[in-house]
Amino acid sequence: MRNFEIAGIFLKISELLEIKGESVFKVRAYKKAAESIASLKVELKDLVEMGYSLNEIEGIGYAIEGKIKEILTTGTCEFYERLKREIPEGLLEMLKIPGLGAKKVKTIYSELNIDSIEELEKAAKEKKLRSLKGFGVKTEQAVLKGIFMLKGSFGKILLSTAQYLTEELREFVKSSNLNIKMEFAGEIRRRVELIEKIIAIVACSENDKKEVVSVLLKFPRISKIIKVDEDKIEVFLDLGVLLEIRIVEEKSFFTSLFVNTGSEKHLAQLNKIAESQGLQIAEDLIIIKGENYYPNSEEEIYQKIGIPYIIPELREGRGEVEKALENDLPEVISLKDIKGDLHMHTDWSDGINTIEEMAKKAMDLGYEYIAITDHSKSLKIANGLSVERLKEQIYYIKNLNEKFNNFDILTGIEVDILSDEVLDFDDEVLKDLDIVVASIHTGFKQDREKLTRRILKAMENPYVKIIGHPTGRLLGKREGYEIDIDRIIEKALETKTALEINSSPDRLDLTDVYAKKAKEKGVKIVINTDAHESGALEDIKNGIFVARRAWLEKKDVLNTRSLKELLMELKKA
DNA sequence: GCCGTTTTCGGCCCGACTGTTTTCAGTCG
Repeated sequence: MRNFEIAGIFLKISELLEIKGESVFKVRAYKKAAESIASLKVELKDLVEMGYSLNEIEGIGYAIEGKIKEILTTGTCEFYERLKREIPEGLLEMLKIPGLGAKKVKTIYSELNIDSIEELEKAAKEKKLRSLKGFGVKTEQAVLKGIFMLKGSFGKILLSTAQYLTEELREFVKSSNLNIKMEFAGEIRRRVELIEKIIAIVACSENDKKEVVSVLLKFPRISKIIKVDEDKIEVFLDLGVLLEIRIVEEKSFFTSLFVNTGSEKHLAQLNKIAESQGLQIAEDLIIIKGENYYPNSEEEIYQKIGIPYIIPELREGRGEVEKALENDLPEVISLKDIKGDLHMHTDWSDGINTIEEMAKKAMDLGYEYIAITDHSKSLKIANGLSVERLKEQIYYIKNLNEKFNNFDILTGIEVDILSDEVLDFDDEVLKDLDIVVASIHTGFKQDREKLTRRILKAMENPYVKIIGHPTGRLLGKREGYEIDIDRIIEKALETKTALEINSSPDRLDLTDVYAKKAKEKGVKIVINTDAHESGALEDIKNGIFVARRAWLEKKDVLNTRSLKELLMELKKA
């Protein structure tokens, strides 16, 4: 069992204990253990095998170490199983609804005997929740809204999780010595933010098909088989997503890859052009003027259709076909273009690693610079920096910089945009920093006008260079706050403030659609990770995916510049 | 349940906001 799965069990234990009404400290201890395990760089399995004591790990004591060992040998632990028997698991689903915490979920369960989202939705529609003590009309509406959001992401997983599964499937294929060619198509190849179905295209000889199917069905992640025949496997995986494997002959590989990658709209547009050229494109066969045609690459297919090759991330039917016809496709940004990261946290606030460790990791990634942007003073839970500590940090970083050649650490802050439109630090403090990222962390529920005004006001500040995670969404967990993105884009342009694409896997904020809009208006973008530990600096790839889907080119993104150019192009105070 | 001692038990990030109340519990970051 992998760390993230073990962490998942401890997180569930902490939630079950919370619903049960256990001590908040015990609840917190399990949650902390889960977080600690999730951020480990080494697999617990290996540590145990090598005989290391797990007590060394922060947040793991005698009791939890025992449970980890039990989980590693049996796949679960008795304590967890007992809790699950005691408390229906449906209650954990209900916890995901914003506004419902452990206490309210418990009330719903004990008063109305409701233990599933479906029953809860029914009760809310029948206006039964508002009569419960501590509930009212607004809570009832919030529940319905939350369920609506949950349903939108039901059966979908984060792109990063889906990619993890594809890696596992690749490893499985490799270890099974299957002689096949495999590539992933569909949403995952287009880098869609939430994945409903993982599609794999597998090519093998006609004779091997039977054997290939029987081996693939042994992939340990399969939790339910939906449909199997010689050409297609459809299964449900244990992390909550569909996997479809299409098995084709070698010669049909690229046709199948092509047909299964583009969105419906993209393919429909291409088909229309193809037909006019005398091409018929079917599931795994292309016919040109009555003759079968088997391409050796996708590029060849586009060539036959008569337009330039379109990369998977653009195949959404958002105007890319028209641009291709005009030979005016964007030359989208790629990972190697990034020269630095301008939003990250350290152990000075709520990050795990030291400034030096973050810098070292950044150098390993080949960066030329980073900005340290810990939280500002009001964010107490994140150990936000006081003015004094910030000054101390600035002094510390300036000294540290003298040790480096060809690498710079910029001083900075992620300053809170407080509920009353005021920034958490005065200009007197901000003026001494290289990078000021302004973000909203509180008062999400204010109305659209108020939230928009908070961001607009922040952009008017001469020292604010970047707006961090502009919509505040958490994929599958929380809708973004209500903002008028058009006015924000307009103001960003006017004040020369950059908008962030936050690469954290569950944020991806700005979204591809908004980032494209911003680019079209000429607003500059920065792609940051918001890393809270050094390993998370690698999340930058997620932001690059978003940027590519948003048609961003190198020139649209400021942290592709050298430090000198970056400082020149960033808004000047 | 973890941690760190003042070594065996007491403390454990904290404050704002919201929707309920009619003075505050619950949720959230």
